[in-house]
Amino acid sequence: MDKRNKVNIKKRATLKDIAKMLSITSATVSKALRNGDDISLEMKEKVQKAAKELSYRPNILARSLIVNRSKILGALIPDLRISFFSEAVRGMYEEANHKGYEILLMVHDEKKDKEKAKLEFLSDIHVDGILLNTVGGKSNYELFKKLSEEGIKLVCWDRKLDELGFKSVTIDDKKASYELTSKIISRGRKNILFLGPNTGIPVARDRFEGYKSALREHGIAFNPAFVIQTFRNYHDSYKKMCSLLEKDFKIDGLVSVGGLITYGAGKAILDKKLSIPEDIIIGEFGDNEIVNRLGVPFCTVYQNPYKIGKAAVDLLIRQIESNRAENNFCDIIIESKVIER
Amino acid sequence: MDKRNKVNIKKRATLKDIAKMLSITSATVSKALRNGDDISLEMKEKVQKAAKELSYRPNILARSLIVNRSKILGALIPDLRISFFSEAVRGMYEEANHKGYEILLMVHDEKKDKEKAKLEFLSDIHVDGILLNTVGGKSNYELFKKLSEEGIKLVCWDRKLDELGFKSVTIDDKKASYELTSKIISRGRKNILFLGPNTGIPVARDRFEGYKSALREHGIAFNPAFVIQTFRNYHDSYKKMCSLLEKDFKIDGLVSVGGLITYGAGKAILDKKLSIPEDIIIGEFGDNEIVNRLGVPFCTVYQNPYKIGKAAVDLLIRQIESNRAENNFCDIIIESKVIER
DNA sequence: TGCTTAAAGGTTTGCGAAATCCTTTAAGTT
DNA sequence: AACTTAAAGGATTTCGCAAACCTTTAAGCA
Repeated sequence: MDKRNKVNIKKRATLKDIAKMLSITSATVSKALRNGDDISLEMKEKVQKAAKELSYRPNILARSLIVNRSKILGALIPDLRISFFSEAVRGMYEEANHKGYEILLMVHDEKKDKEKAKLEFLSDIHVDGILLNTVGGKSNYELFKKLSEEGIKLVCWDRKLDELGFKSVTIDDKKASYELTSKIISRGRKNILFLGPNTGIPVARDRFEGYKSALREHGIAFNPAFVIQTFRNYHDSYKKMCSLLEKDFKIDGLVSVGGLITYGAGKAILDKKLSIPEDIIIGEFGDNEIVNRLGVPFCTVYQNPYKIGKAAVDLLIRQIESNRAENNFCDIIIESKVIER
Repeated sequence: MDKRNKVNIKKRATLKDIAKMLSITSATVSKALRNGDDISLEMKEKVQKAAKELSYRPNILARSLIVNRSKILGALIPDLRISFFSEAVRGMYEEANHKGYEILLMVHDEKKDKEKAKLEFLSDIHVDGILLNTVGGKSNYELFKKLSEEGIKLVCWDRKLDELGFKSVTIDDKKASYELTSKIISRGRKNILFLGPNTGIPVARDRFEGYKSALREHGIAFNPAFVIQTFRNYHDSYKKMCSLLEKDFKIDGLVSVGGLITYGAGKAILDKKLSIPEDIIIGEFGDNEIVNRLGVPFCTVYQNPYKIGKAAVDLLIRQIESNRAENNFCDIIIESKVIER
């Protein structure tokens, strides 16, 4: 009476269906569709016609079960609302699609356990490679290694992971940070805060180095009290900035490593009735839309996210498609520049 | 000598590996891990321990090959750089993850053939359902129907598709557009442009209706010359806006249906040395960051994208998990409000 | 004693595609 | 005529998992 609980599910056509239609075996159909060399031209044409008629599409799950190649990449990013990331993702999609790959986008939200879960999902689904923008910290190192051992290639972008030997695509963070800080100094500021995450990741370290060397070269003493360790979220940086401002330091500039952090700090400044850039000049990385929301001018490092995305995919696919264990791949540096908004 | 071209690929553990390790069959392992009721407690514990030891993870490709349920949803969006979409996506991920689903995000870039390709990919990968924000037009109707026939549930969000009977999650576009237009009128503007896409999709139609009814109620005659048909991209609206402004109409306000369109038009206005909002007041939908980039005040309809995303996922999963062909699902309206930035 | 029953496993089959290894047929060679 | 060879397909196995269907064992009961 009732056929299962589903109604009228038209199954997709399979190789077998085509085979039945033409009274041949599915093996022949498979070979014909993949242009195998032991199938006659007429047969190939007949099969193609039948396939079109049944609007056949291969089941990629079944396929990648045996070929162990999916032509799918995974991209792991921290937060979609940061324009740096969404622009980078755009570049990734374009490059990947151009090369016949599809991308699965995952967001880890700066949470380590989410990063883990998403990576495991990508592994479960057997992606060929992963574009990684890690949360940082070492807690997922084992997992990274495991993925790599499973044959999944990893490329880091924006945030490196050099201890594990994965190649990366980034800007020259030290240099960019030096230039950003210098720009603020050139506006006559001397008491410049550094805002960064406390996960000890290379990108923050490099930006910190650049900040310090700019101070040094301009004869400004580095003040450890002017470094705020912050998690990568809005609330934390807002809170910490507020409490700092209440202590009445004579801060007149700040360098922040990220978009949401900058936004939080900027909001705190404005809420404390200080003005930007008159009282405090803001500098950040990524030319992020969200900082625009403050409605005040700021300095920013334009990182060419689109280019970073494309380059990362290119590097990843090159690794995937180089059949043997070549290891002559290099880290890639994308040029950046400081601009004023 | 050389083992294939891959080096040291450690295969993932499978059910069989666990079975071998414990000298039982893989069926028993499978049942044990899924807490089957004909497996003893001790055996379940033994299996779980072994699974952990081998860090077993099920191959979801293989699984969904037979259960025909993947617990994966697809989300199709126009453009990641529009904050309305990225916020909505955020809501989707949260709701979906909360309910044990994963989301595959795809971008169609307002291109019909891309929409088609992405949908086919989602179908290939056997997602359980799709969150659709369509390009518009009827060219992919057959595909929508086919997906639906294959058993993939479809829910529209932001942009409806009512002729095909898919349920949707949107704001009340007519009302919101009425309010947005009225706000501009209340600022004393009478020559208000309408900027919308020419694909004849319901959302543009509704917003157009709201626009007209606001004019009508305020005793302003509708002028067909004040409607600009534009594709959904930056360049098209920029160009059309430029050429319109050169014709020296006395435009003093504009209502735009989308973020990139608004940005293009706004840029054109500023490039023509007109000022916003003094000369022309801008109103748009979506409270999009990109419009912020113009650096001028504007009116916008805040659509609660986060809520829309969550609601869409909720509706979709309800449809997926309602085993029989219930059709008592309703369109969902999310409240919106006009704000000034 | 003989039969039923349930608990706890094992066996088999099949999802869809592709790789590997056959088989058939006709043409070519000596 | 006897053998090789290549062209063109077919048959079988495999990927990892789960559903459907068996089998064994011991306890329960009249």
